Amino acid sequence: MTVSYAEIREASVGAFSEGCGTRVVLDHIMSKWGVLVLASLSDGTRRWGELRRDVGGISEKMLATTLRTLSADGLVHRESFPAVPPHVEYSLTPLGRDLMERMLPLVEWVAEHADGMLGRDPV
Amino acid sequence: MTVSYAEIREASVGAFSEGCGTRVVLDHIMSKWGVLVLASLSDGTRRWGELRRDVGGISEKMLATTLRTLSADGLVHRESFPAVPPHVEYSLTPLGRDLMERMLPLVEWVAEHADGMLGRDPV
DNA sequence: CTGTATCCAATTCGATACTG
DNA sequence: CAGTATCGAATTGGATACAG
Repeated sequence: MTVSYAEIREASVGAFSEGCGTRVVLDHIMSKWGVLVLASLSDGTRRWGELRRDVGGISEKMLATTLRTLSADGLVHRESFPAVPPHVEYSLTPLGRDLMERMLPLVEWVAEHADGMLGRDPV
Repeated sequence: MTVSYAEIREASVGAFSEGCGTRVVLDHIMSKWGVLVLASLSDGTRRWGELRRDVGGISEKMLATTLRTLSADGLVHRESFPAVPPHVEYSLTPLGRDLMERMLPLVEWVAEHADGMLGRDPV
């Protein structure tokens, strides 16, 4: 393991305490829908309707909430083109791309191992 | 970016659909408490009470639930030593250590960037 | 097309009390 | 020490309707 959890905690003093910034951001990006929206955007710019289809099962409410949160965190960029009908594009910011570089390997690992790990007895 | 989301989806057909194994496991390990429990265990074996203190703010109920889930997924190993008073140790399985190798870089990145990202306006 | 507003159901979660 | 059981509060989440 390259970096230990203890070293991470030491490096950023005060992190991981209740309600700290690190925990808040972790909750945003590791949330049920946050991961999937970020993953979808990591493939490129998406419109609202495309995201809605691409992230199967998400409701309009949760898509709106998730996009607002990730936007406020500076991970997602929203660009609206004045036109009728409206045209809005979502994409990752540089910060968001930096994040996904760390997150995609994890998602890949889960996709590879998930089916073997469910429903079996504790080791 | 080493691997694209599209490539991951292609490699594991059927993943990321509603209720699929990948999504279920993602929910377990990316959950509010799952991440913190796994991170704590990545530093080494912990007893129940140690986890309770180390993961500040977790209730007994959520600690129990989280440990059972991660255990059933084969990520956490539970070993109880017959003694009075009881002595139980939790640790990562090889699978769990493999997972944390991918997750810790992400956690480290968040700890480093979190404080700069909160409460600011959308980009 | 791109959302917002509202209501209601389901789930999560925490506090407390209690057991082996 | 290491949990389980139970209850109620709080949050999340989905369906629907509607607005710009």
